[in-house]
Amino acid sequence: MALREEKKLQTRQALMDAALTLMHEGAGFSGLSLREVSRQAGLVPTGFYRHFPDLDALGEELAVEACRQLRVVMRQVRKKAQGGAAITESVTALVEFIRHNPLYFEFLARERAGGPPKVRETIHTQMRQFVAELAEDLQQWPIYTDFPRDDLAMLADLVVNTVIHLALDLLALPYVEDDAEQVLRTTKQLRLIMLGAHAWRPEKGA
Amino acid sequence: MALREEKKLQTRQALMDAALTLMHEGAGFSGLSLREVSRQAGLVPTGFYRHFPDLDALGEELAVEACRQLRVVMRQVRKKAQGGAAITESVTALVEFIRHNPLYFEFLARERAGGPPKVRETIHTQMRQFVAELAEDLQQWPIYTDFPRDDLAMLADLVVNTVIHLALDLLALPYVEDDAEQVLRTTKQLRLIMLGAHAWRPEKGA
DNA sequence: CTCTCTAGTGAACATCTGTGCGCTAATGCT
DNA sequence: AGCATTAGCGCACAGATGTTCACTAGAGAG
Repeated sequence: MALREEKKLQTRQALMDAALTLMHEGAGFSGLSLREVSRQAGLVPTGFYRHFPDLDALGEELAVEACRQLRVVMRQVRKKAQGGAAITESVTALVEFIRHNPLYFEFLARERAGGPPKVRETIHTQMRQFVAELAEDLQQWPIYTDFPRDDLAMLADLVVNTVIHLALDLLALPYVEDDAEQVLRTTKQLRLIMLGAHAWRPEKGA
Repeated sequence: MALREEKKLQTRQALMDAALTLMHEGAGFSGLSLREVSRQAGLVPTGFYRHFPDLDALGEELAVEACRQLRVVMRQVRKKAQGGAAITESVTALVEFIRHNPLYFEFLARERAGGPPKVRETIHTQMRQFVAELAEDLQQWPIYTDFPRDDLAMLADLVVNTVIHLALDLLALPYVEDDAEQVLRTTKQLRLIMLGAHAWRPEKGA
């Protein structure tokens, strides 16, 4: 019961890759068709049903996988940021990662707002969780220990959103163009945010 | 030659409204079909071609119209913000406007990242222009007169992005739910950004 | 009033879509 | 070795889609 299941997982992955590829060079997920995806994966249309009951099911699976990947990046970036300031290094690590696995990130960036409701919901809840994790992480820092939990969440949300904006810009570029401008902009923005956080007086915020 | 043209513009608008309505309660723009849109507009499929050569042409038109509306909001908000701090008032004005014309904003928010390339491009360039305008506006303020132009653009980009994030969240909510949390979050974020801008040392940013 | 123009109609087409049903062949279990 | 399971195939069908073509009716211009 190993060869069998492995083969199945393999074509399942082929279907997901096919969907990502087609999405990349065309309209978003809503523009896909079951037949098109199956064809691209080298599979007959009816074979699709052996793996997903629906195209939307494929979409959800893509969403959770994309979030899983993003979680990996965040962990990696956070580990880098543990040392101290190192905003620049964190950002470049993120850029590196995005550049090497662009398809899942493109899915995330595009379908977060544009996709089917179920996909949007999945991504949304995952994002909130990421924000919560980052907030908890920030609380460990000596500077933020006296921040109220709400304000930490607010700060984390701002950071995550800024970073996602960078990701979106990078993916919009024709892939080899000049990153430097966008990266520098985001780095500055994060630095400015940290300055703001430093000057923040919690009691005045509420 | 007045009644004629007016009627034409009227059904043209009907087509655009039909597209927005269908997008709202379904997949994004890519999920639309020419027949579906025409039907919703009370028009026979072939009649569509009297107004647009293509569905994508409709999409582009929607994009420019949505940007036009956004420009109206920005002007209004900026006028409110002219007086002084008043971040809260600016944000509530924006929320008010979004709540009253949700469809075009939903289009903007969803298709900015997920739409067809041409639509994305249109929105993207418009956004850059908005950011440039806001940057120029900020330069008039006494606090920012000594900011380098690049840093002003960076700051404006951060503000616009934060506000768009709010818009996206508001549109994702089931329309009557509690705004307050999101609005408060954004208000705080903008305030924090302003604190950061206050503490910003341009020469250190580069 | 007459002539022209055109927004909207209706039928027709080739093509694509999602999905159901029966089959085959190879894997996994006993 | 023999039987059960199932990933993938092929066919079929009804429905939807984009686009064409000839048409009608009503507005605008002379």
